[in-house]
Amino acid sequence: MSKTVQRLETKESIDERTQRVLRGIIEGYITSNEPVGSRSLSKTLEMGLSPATIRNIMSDLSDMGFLMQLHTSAGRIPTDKAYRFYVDQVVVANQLTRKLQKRIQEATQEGGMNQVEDLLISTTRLLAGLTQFGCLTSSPRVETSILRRIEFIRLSSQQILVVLVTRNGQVRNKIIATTEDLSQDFLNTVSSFLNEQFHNRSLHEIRQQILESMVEDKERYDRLLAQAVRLGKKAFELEDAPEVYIEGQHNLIFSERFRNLNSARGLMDAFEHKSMIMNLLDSTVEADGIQIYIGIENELESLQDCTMVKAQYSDQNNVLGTIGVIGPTNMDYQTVIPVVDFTARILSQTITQQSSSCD
Amino acid sequence: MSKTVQRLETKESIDERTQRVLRGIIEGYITSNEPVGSRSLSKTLEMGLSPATIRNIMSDLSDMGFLMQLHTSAGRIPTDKAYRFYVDQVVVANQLTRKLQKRIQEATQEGGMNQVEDLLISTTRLLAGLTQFGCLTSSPRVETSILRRIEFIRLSSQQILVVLVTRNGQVRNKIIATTEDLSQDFLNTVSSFLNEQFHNRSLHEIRQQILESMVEDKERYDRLLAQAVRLGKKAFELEDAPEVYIEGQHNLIFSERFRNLNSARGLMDAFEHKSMIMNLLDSTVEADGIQIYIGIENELESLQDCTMVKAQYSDQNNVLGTIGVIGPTNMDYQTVIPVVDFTARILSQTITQQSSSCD
DNA sequence: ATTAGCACTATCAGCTGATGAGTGCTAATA
DNA sequence: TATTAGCACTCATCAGCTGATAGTGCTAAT
Repeated sequence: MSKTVQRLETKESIDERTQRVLRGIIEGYITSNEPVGSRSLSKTLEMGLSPATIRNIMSDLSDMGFLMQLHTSAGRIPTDKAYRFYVDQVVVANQLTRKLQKRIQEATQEGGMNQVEDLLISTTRLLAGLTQFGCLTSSPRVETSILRRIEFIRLSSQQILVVLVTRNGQVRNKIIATTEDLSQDFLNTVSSFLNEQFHNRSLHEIRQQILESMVEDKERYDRLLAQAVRLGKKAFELEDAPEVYIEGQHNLIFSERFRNLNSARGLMDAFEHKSMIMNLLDSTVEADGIQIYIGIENELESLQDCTMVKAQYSDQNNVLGTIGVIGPTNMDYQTVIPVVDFTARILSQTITQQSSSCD
Repeated sequence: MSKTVQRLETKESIDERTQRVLRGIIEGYITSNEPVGSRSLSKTLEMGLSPATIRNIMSDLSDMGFLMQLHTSAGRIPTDKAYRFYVDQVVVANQLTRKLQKRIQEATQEGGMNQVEDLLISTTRLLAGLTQFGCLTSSPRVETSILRRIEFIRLSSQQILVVLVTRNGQVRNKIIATTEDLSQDFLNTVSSFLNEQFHNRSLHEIRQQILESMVEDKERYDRLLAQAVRLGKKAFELEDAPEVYIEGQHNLIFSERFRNLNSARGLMDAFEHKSMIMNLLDSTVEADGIQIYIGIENELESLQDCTMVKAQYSDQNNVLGTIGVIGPTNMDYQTVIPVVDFTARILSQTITQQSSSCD
């Protein structure tokens, strides 16, 4: 658990030819998933370099920490540092094929998606399918969502259903218990009071304000107001349920690219604890754009054989959540990165449309 | 896909001593997960039989189809037929330890469970934890649930939120689109009309009746009624979302008892298709009590190396759904069966309490 | 600076024989 | 007649050996 490692740096300047060799090794390993040796590389590179020369360069790269061998007399494989170099220097804004773009767009615009949750689930599944990796998505934090509507429905003399709709279309239900028997008429009055009072405020704000109201001199309130505040308090005491959608776990487990099942097991265990995953997704360092954590750059130990590629999605005002994939460090960055990026953009776009379609 | 196999029969009458040997082999294999040979069995059985005698008996049992060998010169392992015999003849209503009983009861009675879904999820998780197998639960079919309350909430000029509460405490939300702008007052009238009309009827019935109303002479309706029927139709057109909760998948994958990863892979694939699982759970042959499908008794091919133990849960009137575990055929039936049984009972009990607590 | 050549090394597949657990059969036994 | 001891046999597994292969590092020649 070294919190110091945040991002591998590449200070050394490497000359052009060496870079091309390194790149060749990385891409070779990405496509074949086999250690690459000097002879085969000499052929594929087509730079007119003999295997011996390649070996010398490889030796240098090993010294610099870009390559390693699983054992002597095996080919070399890239280190995390090499992938970092690759991602930073080589993979620049590759364009997605039109075909893929269309596929993503269509999948997110399928009918019946008016509930944000459905949209998130299907997007997560889509990304898992496209990349063949595990895919995680964190749902918008209810905390920071904007209230669009709150309603109380009397179920019985002791039970009231609270329905809470946020601006971006999330609907939360909660059944709360009451000691007093409250009529539906009364509840309607309370609802409309709260709606008027708190329309377009974030749930966080609202909760704060309610708490403040309660410490104020209670005598100033009439019975209605007091009840309203009391009900409101209960209603907004939402469990901070960290919703995370996970799809494609089996991709991780049965992936050929994971040499050791142990790390897969660790991942599965991690997936059981959704709050852990939540932290993973939402601990965001840089503001926007795509974020990539390669191998040991991941804080979570069981992730240190993996690469996580994630991007935030948002509506017109705020960042709402994160969507990301987890795969082997030798994933095909050239396509995975733009796929995640594009998916997040489309997701943002769709949600923005939805939340602006209200009055 | 032989739909003929429903349940393995044991017509032959086996004499007492042979039964004891068979039982010894089954239990030996269950505890050790190793083929059991004549010599070790001779010791553990303590019946004063020599290995040679045991071998003769084993040979007979093999002929009868109760035992098989993975290869010559390995011990014998029970066939599905043997487990069927074991479950039918030997495992009779074993009592759960008080300790386990308490643990199950406590887990289902944890606070904050007023929503049925939470209860189901936590029960599923509990059972997966207790048995260390995969656990599946189907949620009550909305189809057959009894309507407790329906409410419309105006979100915008084109969007209305439908909130639907069933008698057993399930809450469903659905956002429907409208062409006309309907006021909240109007929606309230519609709600109360529908509530009055359809209180305590099953959603299925209601839908039927609404459809009938629509084909009747429309002239007889005033505008309100027509709107009400139209909204009602949309509201009750719930996607037949088969909710299934799955927990403990990783138990299956990493289980030592699964010799071949392939079957685990098949299972994972099956789990991806929730509707498949739904059928699996709800295709019920016998009325009540616990049901056990051993190996090839399972229709689903990828399940044919597994045993599924499932039981239905219900409220005071109707069967609501099924809860079950999937594990290796050589699971410890003596404890798994009563655990599933007891859990289903407790689940029924808890839900019954909840749904009877309304007016 | 590059490369050809050579010695070295680790892995892998295939073969070997030894070991051990377990069986089936038969003849002796109670 | 049912049981058992004894024996030959089978098969899976394992350690040890083999040669082939694919890779490296180093050095000397170009």
